[in-house]
Amino acid sequence: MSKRSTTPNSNRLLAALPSEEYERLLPGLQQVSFPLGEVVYEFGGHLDYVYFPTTAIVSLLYTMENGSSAEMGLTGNDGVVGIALFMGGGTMPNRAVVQSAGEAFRMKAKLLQDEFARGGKFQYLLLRYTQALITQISQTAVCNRLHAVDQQLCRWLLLSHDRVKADELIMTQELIADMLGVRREGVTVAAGRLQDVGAISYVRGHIKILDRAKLEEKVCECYRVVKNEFDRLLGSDIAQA
Amino acid sequence: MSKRSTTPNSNRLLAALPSEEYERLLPGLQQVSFPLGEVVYEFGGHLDYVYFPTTAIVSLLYTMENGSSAEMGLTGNDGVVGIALFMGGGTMPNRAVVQSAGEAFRMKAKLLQDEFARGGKFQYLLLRYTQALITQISQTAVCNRLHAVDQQLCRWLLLSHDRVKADELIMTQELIADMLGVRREGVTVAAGRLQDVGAISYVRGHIKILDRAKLEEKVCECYRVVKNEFDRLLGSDIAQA
DNA sequence: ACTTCTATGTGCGGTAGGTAACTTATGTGA
DNA sequence: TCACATAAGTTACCTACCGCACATAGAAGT
Repeated sequence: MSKRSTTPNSNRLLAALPSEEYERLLPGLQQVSFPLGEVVYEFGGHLDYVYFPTTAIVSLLYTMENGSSAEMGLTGNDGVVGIALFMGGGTMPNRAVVQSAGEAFRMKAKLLQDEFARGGKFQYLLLRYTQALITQISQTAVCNRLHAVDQQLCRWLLLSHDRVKADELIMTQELIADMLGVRREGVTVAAGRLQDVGAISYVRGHIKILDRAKLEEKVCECYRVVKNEFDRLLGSDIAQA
Repeated sequence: MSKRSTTPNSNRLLAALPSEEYERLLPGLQQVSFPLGEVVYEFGGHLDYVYFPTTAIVSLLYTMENGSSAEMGLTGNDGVVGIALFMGGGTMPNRAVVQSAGEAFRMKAKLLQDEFARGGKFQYLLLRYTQALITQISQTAVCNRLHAVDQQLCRWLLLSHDRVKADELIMTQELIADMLGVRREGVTVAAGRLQDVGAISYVRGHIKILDRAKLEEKVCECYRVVKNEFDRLLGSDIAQA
């Protein structure tokens, strides 16, 4: 996992900033490498920085007292990790874990908060992203209640695929099970079915998306609701608003 | 359901405003009565007002294409309905339905946005509430995945009880089933068990909380996580921050 | 009182997913 | 190349919840 160099504008929030704000923030951004499994913050843990992923993907998940866990949302180069720093709470009652190794840019909490308080485009973008994240979490809630594991696996694969350039995900079934909040065996059979129809292939922690269309065909409506909301809130039009 | 008069400071967000801001907003607030079942906003629907409940409770829920539905969160006098208006998206991909009849104060979207843009205590409170709501939705997501209906019913009863003065909830099992995203029969048996141990009693849409301690004993950790986060973010200390 | 809703109770087969115990592959490093 | 760890596959059984059908019981109007 070599430290490939990325630029801050690989993150869509930073890229959408007017040049004046972008230039002002640039000196306050440092690139960091996130290895797989790194914990960005713990349950209730203090944060010194917010992180704008470029190639990394970070999962937000909750771990129960008995050790079982489930994901509520995930952030890639379309967002920011550490919303509690500008929402005012400082900490969140969940964990953020790197789900796909890669790069991110970090910004000191103080700088973030000062810039947020200016009320400019930066604040606008951060709040819109937060609303999109709320939709993602909400849809996870209803999907968890009403849909089958097969569909949720499709949703999860598509959400991850959207946030990774490549068609290959480095991810074991064990980890996916933790994200979806099901047993590893449940993932094995669901993934087996997807492999049988040629949608994906996988070996020992390497999942290849072979036929995205097949996944989109099988996935529940939840995926599209979230996708539409992200496009609406953070699509190409965010530049002019 | 007679229109009982309440004052804006029965809503905890409004009550926490410094007197200067409170006085400034007061002329822009009108009391409205919410009957049970009233739809505050529809999926993707435009909002002219935000609503600060005083005695009403509003559920946020999503309805699937096939008609099944599930709740992601609920708002009482501790919050505000219509966060999309200050988060920037304007609309949300869910519905808001009155779950318990009562009063609320509404504020024009424009006034809300202008006041929010000032960046004062009002903005501070709205963002903190939004973060608490995110926790509520997140915990609903993991609870839906990992816990049994019995526990979720306890959680739901406690969350509602916290937001209503009385020990009686006007609520049929059918409606509770829609909220929890389960069958009505599932609620019947779960509620029956709670009645057997003397925690609640109910007849035809009238649920009495007889022994709150029993509910708290049976409920999963999710309830307390949400409660702690609301207390932390919106507790008595919000006055001095 | 009688009908007619609406809310609740109950039983039964079906099924998705949980629990558990075990096997089979595919790395990886001594 | 052999040992060992990790990833994935398999099987058998169990339980919670669903879907459906139907029974009962308050409430509300005539």
